Amino acid sequence: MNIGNVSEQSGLPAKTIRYYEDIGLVQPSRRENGYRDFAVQDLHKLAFLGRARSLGFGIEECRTLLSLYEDRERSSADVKAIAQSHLARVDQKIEELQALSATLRDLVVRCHGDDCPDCPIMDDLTPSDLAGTRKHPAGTTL
Amino acid sequence: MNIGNVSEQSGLPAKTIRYYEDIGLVQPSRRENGYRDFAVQDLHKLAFLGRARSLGFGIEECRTLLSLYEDRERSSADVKAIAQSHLARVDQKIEELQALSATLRDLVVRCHGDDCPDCPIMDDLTPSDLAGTRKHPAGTTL
DNA sequence: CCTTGACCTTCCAGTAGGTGGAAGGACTAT
DNA sequence: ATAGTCCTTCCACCTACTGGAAGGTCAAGG
Repeated sequence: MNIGNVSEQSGLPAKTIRYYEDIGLVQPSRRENGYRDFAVQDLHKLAFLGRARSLGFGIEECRTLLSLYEDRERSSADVKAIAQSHLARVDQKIEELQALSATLRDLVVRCHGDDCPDCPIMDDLTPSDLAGTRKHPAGTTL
Repeated sequence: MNIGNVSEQSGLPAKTIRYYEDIGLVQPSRRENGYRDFAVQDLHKLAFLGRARSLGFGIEECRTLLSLYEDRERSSADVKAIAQSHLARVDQKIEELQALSATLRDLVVRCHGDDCPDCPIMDDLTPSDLAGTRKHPAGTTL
């Protein structure tokens, strides 16, 4: 199977598929003309990778998941551990962004948004006293 | 003022300050020995940038904010517009991550996490029918 | 005067995960 | 023969830095 075909079937851009070969996630064989020749198993791997990436797993996690995917003796505990740690990272990121959102929302609400230069957003960004008491006490920012 | 001093006062690593000079966010003068010589205004700019970056504004947004910071004739509406569009992006990202979190949480909860290879997480990742009906209908993933 | 150590300089490379584009070979249809 | 599409490799670019090497500068101590 040619790369264009695999790209269409897996939903991954051909560029991405070549990149995945580059970093060793798939090893398609080559025809005499130099074209990559993908087996059905390669297609499955690539679709698997596409789904795993869409769930936000990193490339190295995908590599591990892929080896578990091909391991009939795997324990689901190994898979679950990876997913759990990924989930924890996602939730951590959500919390950070929510704190950010709250700060930004407050600033935006308080800003009149008119022709005057007075602006609470700018006031927040403006350094007031670099050596003394902080405007933003420790722990406010993430 | 030397870069080490500015780094300490602004809280930004010296590397980052040099980088900001590279991309034109600050233009410190040079001494005869080649050392950068930062004015107090440069220090203020850098502290401003540090705070803006900690609020998640991108470098190009920071560049615009910095020009507004130095513009006494600015209208707060311009500042607000930038903050609002940034806030919208943050909130968009939060929604994506929340959808992701929900999916992952569901998979993690349903996975026994034992020595058996049976695993709902793997089932989700495993491509079932590449040409036919999708396991994950359009719109499920972000 | 010399050395040590802290500080400064530039430049190159790498991070994550690709994406865009150029230059050129291969295949298919007319 | 040629046009058009597909394939190949390679190099550069994206964000926003960060690490490290090689080397110049400065202040203090012996």
